[in-house]
Amino acid sequence: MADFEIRKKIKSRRVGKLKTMHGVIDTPFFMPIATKGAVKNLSPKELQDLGAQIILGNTYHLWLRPGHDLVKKSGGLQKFMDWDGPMLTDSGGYQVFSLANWKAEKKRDNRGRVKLTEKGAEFRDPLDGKKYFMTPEKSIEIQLALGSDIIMVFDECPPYPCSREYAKRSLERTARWAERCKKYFDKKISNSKLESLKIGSKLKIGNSKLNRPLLFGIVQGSVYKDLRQESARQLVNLGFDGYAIGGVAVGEPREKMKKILEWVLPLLPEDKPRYLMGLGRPEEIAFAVENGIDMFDCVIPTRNARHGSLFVWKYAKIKPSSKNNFYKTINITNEKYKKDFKPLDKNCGCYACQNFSRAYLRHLFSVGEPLAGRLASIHNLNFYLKLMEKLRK
RNA sequence: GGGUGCGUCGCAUAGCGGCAAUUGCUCCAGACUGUAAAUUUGGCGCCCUCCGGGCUUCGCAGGUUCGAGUCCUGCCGCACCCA
Repeated sequence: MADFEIRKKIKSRRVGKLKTMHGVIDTPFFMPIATKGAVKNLSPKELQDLGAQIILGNTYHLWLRPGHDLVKKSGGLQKFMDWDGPMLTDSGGYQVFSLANWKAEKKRDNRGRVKLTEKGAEFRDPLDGKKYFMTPEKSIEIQLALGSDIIMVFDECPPYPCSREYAKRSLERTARWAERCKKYFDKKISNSKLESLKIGSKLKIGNSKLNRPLLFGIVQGSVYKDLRQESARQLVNLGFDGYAIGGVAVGEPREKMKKILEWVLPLLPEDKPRYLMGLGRPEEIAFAVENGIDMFDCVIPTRNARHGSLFVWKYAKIKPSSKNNFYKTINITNEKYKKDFKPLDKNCGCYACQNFSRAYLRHLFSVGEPLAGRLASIHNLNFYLKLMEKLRK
C-alpha cells in the first residue's frame, strides 16, 4: 500500500489508512498529547486500551528535558516511554507562539522568552531562563533523534489578531524554513538509508511498516485568503508527505476556521494526509472531518479533564455532525453533583463511567486526590477517541 | 483572688482616628484549542433603578470625637502567668 490510502469517501469526508514506521493508523484520527513524553495522568497501556493509535510529543520540551541525545541513547522515545506505536512530534513552532504570548501577558518579565530571526528562534527555558536556539535544521535533527514517525517542519504560528503585513512576513519566513527543513530531512534520510542498507538484513521492516519517518509541511497565513493559498501552493510545490494547517484556533472568530479550510483544502493533494493542528472542540473536529481533514491533536480532553470539565454524550446513538448538539460539557466540581450518584456519562463505556459516580469524582476533585484528574482524563480521551471511531464509519 | 494579652465577613490573618475593612484558605461560578497549565479569572455582609447609590457590620453596652474596628470606661468570653 501507499503511505496513505483512502478506502472510503463520503462527500468530502475521507476514511483511510496511514502507514508509519511503527504501524498503520486508521484515519481520521486524534492524537492524545504527550508533550514531555507522557500523556498527563495516563500510562501508555491505558492509552492503548482506550484505543489511541498515535500520540504527539514535543521537540522543544524534550530537547530541554531530558535532551534528544539521551532519548536516542535509550533507543528512541517510543522505547524510552514504552509506547508501542506511532508518534508525531511537533517541531517547537507552536512554542514560538505560546511562550512569546506568555511573555506579553506577564509584562513584568522583560527578559523575553522568544526572539525571532531569519536563522531561527531563540528561546528561554521558562523554568530556569537558559537560552536555546532553535533552527529548522535543529528541529529536524531533534525529531529524528527522538525517533518520530511523523516529523513537522519548524514554523511560526502567528497570533490573532495579526496584521496582514506581519502575517505575510511571517509566512514568507515560515516558507523558507519549510524548505530548509525538507532539505535537511532529505539529506539525513538518504544518509541513513545507506546506513540501513549495510545492516539491512538485520532490520525487520515488514510490509506494513515504513522504513523512514514522514515529513509534514504546515500551511500558515493567518486569516488572509491569498496568504493561506499562497502558503499551500508553496508547500505543495516543495512536496511533503502530508500537509498541516496551523495557526488556527489562536483566538480568531469561529467562522474563520471554516473559511481557512475552505480556502486551503482544495489546493492540497487528495492523496496526502491533512492535519488540522491543535484542534479542537468535538464539533470543530466533526466539521473538519466532514470537510476532508484526517488528523487532529488537542490538549482540550486532557487539560479540561484535570480542570474538572467532562464531555458527555447527549444521546445513546450519536451521529456526530458539524452541529453542536451531540454532546455537552459538565463541570463535575459544581455543587449540584455533590449527591449525584449517577455515572459520569450513562452512554460511556470507559473505566471511569463504569465504576464511579459523579458524586465520587466531585469528591476526589474537592479533596485534591490525583485520581480525580486520572479518571476525568480517561473519560475525556475515551470520548474523543470514540468520536473519531464514529467519524470513521 | 491578682496580673497581662487577645476577641475583625466559615477558618486563619491585616488594620493603630476617615473603612464595607487586607491577605491566605475554604466555598460558589466561569475560562481553557500544535501544554508556560492538577492552571487561571471572577464572586464571596444585605438591598436597589447594581455605571452608581442606600443600609447594617469588627464580642456586648456606654462614652470621647465632625468622624471609632481603631481612643476611654464597664461587662462577657478566651489564653497565659503569679498566688
